[in-house]
Amino acid sequence: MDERSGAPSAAAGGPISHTIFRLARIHSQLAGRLLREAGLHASQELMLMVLWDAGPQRQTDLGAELGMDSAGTTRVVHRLEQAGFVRRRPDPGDRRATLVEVTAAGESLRTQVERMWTQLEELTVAGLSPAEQQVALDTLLRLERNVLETVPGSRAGPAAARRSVTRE
Amino acid sequence: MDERSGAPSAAAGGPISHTIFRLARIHSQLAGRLLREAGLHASQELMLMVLWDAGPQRQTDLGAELGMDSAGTTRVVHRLEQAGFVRRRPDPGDRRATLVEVTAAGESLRTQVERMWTQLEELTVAGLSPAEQQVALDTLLRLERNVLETVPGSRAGPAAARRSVTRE
DNA sequence: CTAATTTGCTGTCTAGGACAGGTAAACGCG
DNA sequence: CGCGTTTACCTGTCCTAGACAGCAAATTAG
Repeated sequence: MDERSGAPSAAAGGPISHTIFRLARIHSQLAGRLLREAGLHASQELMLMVLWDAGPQRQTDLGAELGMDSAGTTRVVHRLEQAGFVRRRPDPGDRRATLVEVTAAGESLRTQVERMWTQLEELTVAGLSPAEQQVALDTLLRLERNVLETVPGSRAGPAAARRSVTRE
Repeated sequence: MDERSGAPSAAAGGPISHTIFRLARIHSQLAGRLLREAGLHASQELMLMVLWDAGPQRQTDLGAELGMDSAGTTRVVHRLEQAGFVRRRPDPGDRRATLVEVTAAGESLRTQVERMWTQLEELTVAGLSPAEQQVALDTLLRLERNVLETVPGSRAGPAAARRSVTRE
C-alpha cells in the first residue's frame, strides 16, 4: 500500500484539500465510533458541546452555530430531548422561541465525552512532540479560518453577535 | 480562555481532534457544495478517484480502499452505474466478483472534478505561503497516517479482521 | 390595524452507515 | 471426487442526516 500518503491524481491541484477530505472521513469515522459508545452522533455531540459552554440557547442560535438549517436543528434537538439529554422551555421574552438547555443526564455525559476527546487526541497525535502538536493546531486553525470565511451560514465570526443588534 | 477559534471546553483534552472535527464538517460542506455541481456526492467522488487512478477494481477492493462495508459499496457502485459513470463487468478470473470500471462519461467528469479541487484548494490555503502549505500538508498527512492506523476498516491493512460474529 | 419577518415544526427526497441475512462461486481437505 | 467453508456480492431494514418546500404562530414594522 504505497502511495497512501498522496492525493489521487485527479486531486493533484488540491493536495491539502484532498488530504483534509480524507482525514475528515477517517477521523470522523473514528470519532463516530467512540461517540457511539456514549450513544451520541456527531451533530448531537456538537450541539451538547455548545450547550455546555454557552448555556441555554434558542434553537435558531444553536442551528446557526452548528451550520444547520432549522429543520435539521429541530430534529437533533428532538432526538436529544427524547434521549433525555436536553429539555426545552419557552423563551420568556419571545413566545415563538424555545430555549434548549441541558438536563442533569446531559451534564453527566460530559465526563464521558471529555474522556472520548482525550482518547481520540491520543490516537490522533501519537508520536508528535508538543511543538509539533502546536504547529498542527495552528495549521488546522488557520485552515479552518479560511474555510469558515467562504462558507456562509457557518457560525460567521467572532463578533457576529447573533440577534439583538442584528436588526438592520 | 479559548476564543471562538478554539475547541469547546469539553474538548479541552482534544484540541487538535476537535479542530479536525470542525474543519472536517465545514470543509466537507464546502466540498459537497462544489461536488454537487458535478452531480456527485462525497463517496461517489472518492470512488471515482480510485477508479481513475487504479483502473478497474473489484467491489471488495474498492470498498476496502474507501473504508466502506460491502453493502455500502454495492449501493454507491449502483448509483454511479445508474448515473452512467461506471460500468460493471464480470471478473474473468473469478465469477463471484465484478469489476467496476469508469465509462467515457465518468472519464469526462475528471476535468470538472480537477477544477473543483483546484478551486477548493485556493479557498482552503488562501494566504499561506508555499512553505506554510508544505508544513500544512506534512502535518495533515502525519495525522492521517496516525488515524489510519487506528481505524481497522480503512485501507490500513487489507487483511484486517473484518469478521463479525453473526449471532451473538 | 395589516403586512412582512422570524421561529420552529413537518414532510419528502436522497445519501449513507451499521447490521442481518441470503445466493452463488471458489476453495480446501479428506 | 464430494462436502463444508470461505469469499464476493446483493437485499432489506433501521437509523442519522442534509437540502428543500411549505406551514402556523408570534413578533415587529409601517
